[in-house]
Amino acid sequence: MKVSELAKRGGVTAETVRHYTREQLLAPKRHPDNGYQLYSATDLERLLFIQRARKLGFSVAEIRDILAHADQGDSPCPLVRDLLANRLPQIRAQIQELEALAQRMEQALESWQHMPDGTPDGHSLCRLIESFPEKQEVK
Amino acid sequence: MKVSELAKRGGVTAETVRHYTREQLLAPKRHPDNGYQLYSATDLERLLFIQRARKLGFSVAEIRDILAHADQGDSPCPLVRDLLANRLPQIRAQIQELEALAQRMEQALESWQHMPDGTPDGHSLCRLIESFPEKQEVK
DNA sequence: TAAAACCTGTGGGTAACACAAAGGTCAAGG
DNA sequence: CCTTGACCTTTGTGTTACCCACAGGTTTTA
Repeated sequence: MKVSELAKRGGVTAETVRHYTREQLLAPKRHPDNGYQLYSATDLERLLFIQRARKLGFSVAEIRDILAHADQGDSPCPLVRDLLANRLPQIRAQIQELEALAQRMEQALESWQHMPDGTPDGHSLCRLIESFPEKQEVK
Repeated sequence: MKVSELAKRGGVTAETVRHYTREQLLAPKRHPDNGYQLYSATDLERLLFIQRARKLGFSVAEIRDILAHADQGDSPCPLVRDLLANRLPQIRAQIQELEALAQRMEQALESWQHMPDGTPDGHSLCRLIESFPEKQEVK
């Protein structure tokens, strides 16, 4: 099958398929006459596998490694466990950062309700932002 | 003052200062002889302002607009309120996505504890990933 | 047979910097 | 005075996972 058909079956755009192909996650054959990329049923399986792995938070580069292991007959499972176990705390940290950011934003919006808009002068650009405390108290 | 001194006072790297300068958030003068960028006390104030705004989630491009408004004597405050109010729900959504991801990751790691590593065969690349349910039940 | 639909490769854009390279400048010590 | 080290400049590349535009060849279809 050609790019668009694989894309449709996999539920992604043709661009995404081309991207994965460029990144060596898929290895289609070439039609000898017109140079079109020809994907097989195995490629569709790989594409679905990639989707699942992406949903689990694996990067494209990581998935390439996982697939390379599997292609060599090695079990990628230990690698998979490691990657996920390492990534999880990073995700947790990122969530914490975003939560802190959201709280700062909410607190700012709330306190700004009682503040007038100001015209910038020589010392103040926007009192809204400048009024915001530099550091939060640790409750 | 020169790049590194401003950077030190602002608590950022010289690269960051150069980046903000490239992006028009800072407008240093040039030393006529050697072409060095010369920053003023006002630039330091702007840099500190940028830091605060970044901590509130404003992008560099948004801060450029905010500063441009202020430089023209217009109050950027309404813009600032709008930007933040629009961004907040996006941040909340991003947090939700990450939480869902973290839960998928945790559930995967947990269920994988009871699964052996498999060797890839013609139909399975990594049963760990393939075993993971495509969609979660909505509880 | 001609247009519509699809394919190819190349190159640029996204966000916020980090980093390296090549070359000019400056202050201090021997 | 000269060297050395620290600092400055611009330019270009890399990061992530694609998206989009363009120019030109191919296939399908009406």
